[in-house]
Amino acid sequence: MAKNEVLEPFHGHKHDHGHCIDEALQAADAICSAAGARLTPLRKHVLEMVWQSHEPVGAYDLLDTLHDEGTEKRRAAPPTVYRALEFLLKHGLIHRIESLNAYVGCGEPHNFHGAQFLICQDCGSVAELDDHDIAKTISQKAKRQGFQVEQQMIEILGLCPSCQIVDTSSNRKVETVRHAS
Amino acid sequence: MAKNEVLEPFHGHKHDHGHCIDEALQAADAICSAAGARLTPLRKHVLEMVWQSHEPVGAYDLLDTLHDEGTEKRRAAPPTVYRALEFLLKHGLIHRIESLNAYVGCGEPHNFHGAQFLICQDCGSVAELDDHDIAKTISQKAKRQGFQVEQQMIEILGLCPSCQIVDTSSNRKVETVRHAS
DNA sequence: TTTTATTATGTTATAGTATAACATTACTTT
DNA sequence: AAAGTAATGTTATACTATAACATAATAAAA
Repeated sequence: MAKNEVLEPFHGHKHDHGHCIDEALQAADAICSAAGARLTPLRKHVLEMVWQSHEPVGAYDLLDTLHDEGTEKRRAAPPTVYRALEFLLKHGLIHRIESLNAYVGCGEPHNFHGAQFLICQDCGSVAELDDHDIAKTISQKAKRQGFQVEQQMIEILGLCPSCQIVDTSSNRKVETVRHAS
Repeated sequence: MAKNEVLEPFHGHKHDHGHCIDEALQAADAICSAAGARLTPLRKHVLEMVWQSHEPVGAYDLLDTLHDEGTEKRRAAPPTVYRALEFLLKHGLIHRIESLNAYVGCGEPHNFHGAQFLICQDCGSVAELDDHDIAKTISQKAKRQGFQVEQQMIEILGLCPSCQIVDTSSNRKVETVRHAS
């Protein structure tokens, strides 16, 4: 597979991932600029690293990558990357996948939104769904309980189209506990 | 407040929490018995500890509680409690709240279900919603993307009815990063 | 433009969450 | 009673995240 071409999540064909990255970085510039926030070289670099694929990436993986690049004199410490992630989260440029302790680029950074994530247990890819119906259904049901919604966290585990075809199990990147029934 | 009386989640009035516990333990007996699984004293004890309230509880809190009870000669080690939690999860007797790294008793252990959780950022209580419409909406939308759903993880942050009334913020047990917009 | 304030990053240490690996004990089945 | 299986004990360690304080870089005020 050529550089900058990875499987587009859940569509089973290649796409120019370089375009995803470029678009994300460009959007980030615009958003931060508009917000008067400083997208420093470090923060931009972390965003770029997160966007290397559509798979969520852990904070310590990012730290390792930083280190492997070797341009730094010393190994960066965890707060370096966690602070950058915090900034990117605050400005909606990335999402945190709670069930994986990992981070993924936001595909719709321009709109504030409660996203939903489709996580493939086999290949680890994550597709972001920005489905208003889901968000609305949940808000309505919650309100019916007298609950005032501030944030929704929706992570759906299963198999992406590509992996459904191949899967005869046992290649799983994401394991979960199952009910007996 | 009398023993065994806590706020029923999101209904703003007291309830006999002892009844919740009894019911949960009884259900657990029935379910494990039917499944041929051994609800050992340790596992039952951990389940009981989880059910002490409707707030999710961390594994190390359980460990501390075990220790405080002092009946043990030595301090139990993490695997003791994690293994019990794993068993209880597998049999659907508790849920793990991913966004809190914590565990809460399952209110509907008899049916396999994809539950939704309403988490109060102020008091920390969690209400379990077993809403079929939500689950169905999500499944449908996912299927439309060609995604085969195996498990749903839905955690809604906000304010429960009681805390909406009182809340002028800053009492938060559960903090989250917010968008700027 | 120098000073001052603010924000970002570096650095060290530690807290919090979870599991691997192997030993021992208890239970079940034969 | 013996053998096999399942559960728990035990030690060590991996993984994830933040606190606290020092330094550097940028922005704002004088």
